[in-house]
Amino acid sequence: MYIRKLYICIMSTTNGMLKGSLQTIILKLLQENEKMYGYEITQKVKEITNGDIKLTEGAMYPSLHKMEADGMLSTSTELVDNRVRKYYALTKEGQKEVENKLQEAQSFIGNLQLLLNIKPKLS
Amino acid sequence: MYIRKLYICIMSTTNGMLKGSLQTIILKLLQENEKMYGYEITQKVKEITNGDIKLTEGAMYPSLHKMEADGMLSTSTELVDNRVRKYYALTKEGQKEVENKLQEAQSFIGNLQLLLNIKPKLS
DNA sequence: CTTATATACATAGGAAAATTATGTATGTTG
DNA sequence: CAACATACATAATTTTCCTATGTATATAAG
Repeated sequence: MYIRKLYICIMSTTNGMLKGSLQTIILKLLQENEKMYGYEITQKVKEITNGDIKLTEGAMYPSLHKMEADGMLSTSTELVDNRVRKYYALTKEGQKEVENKLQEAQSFIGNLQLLLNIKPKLS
Repeated sequence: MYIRKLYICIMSTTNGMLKGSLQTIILKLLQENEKMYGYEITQKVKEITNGDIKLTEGAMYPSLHKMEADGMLSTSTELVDNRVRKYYALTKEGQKEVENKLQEAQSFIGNLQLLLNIKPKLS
């Protein structure tokens, strides 16, 4: 008996939580880039954060699917180098949602900075 | 049959997610205040954030219990006005944890600001 | 030719964190 | 005595994410 192929999967597992901001991050990238596909998003996030944040596929793809189901994203597929790419783009509803999410995120960050004393309280 | 007391509970439910930073917030307050009790913490958070963030008890108490079980907090009870107060204070392990959590939070906020373009990228 | 790595998608199972919704009880104010 | 603030607690559920898989092609290294 032969073992023709032995797949060994070693995950880097350096992940440190997205804290509820995954949707906001994806939506913001799509606001700036018109259309993106999943793998591209993971690379962009890695690039911008200097490798600090690695989107796991298990987190990102379900999130994309959900936002599509919720009417915030639309999709189109292309075949590149014999590989399928699924592009995501903001719908009109999605464009409104980005603004809401961004405001919410800013408010949250501001409050967090106050609470953690990272930024000095004015008072 | 009498109904002696009818309790109607109306929650404000204006809550907008703590996004995984509840522990950090509590630990930071305890770093600054030596010892605090649950209700006091909710009031302090409300005060600092101008009412933006309201800690729900259902989130806070289990969080306090967990951190105590994990050895980060110690407790002592006092009786004030016939009401029990349960004070929480940082253990030595807790004091170390605050620093870790604060650094983690700063890194997270920084990355989020980069990704959401709230703070301009230097590059 | 075979292995490793990068590209590219997807889903199932489970853990963690927070919300919602309760429950108990006392003190104060109108 | 009703309403509100003070003060604790927990059960049930939902959301969100991570871990661990699975499939498949292209390319570079050995």
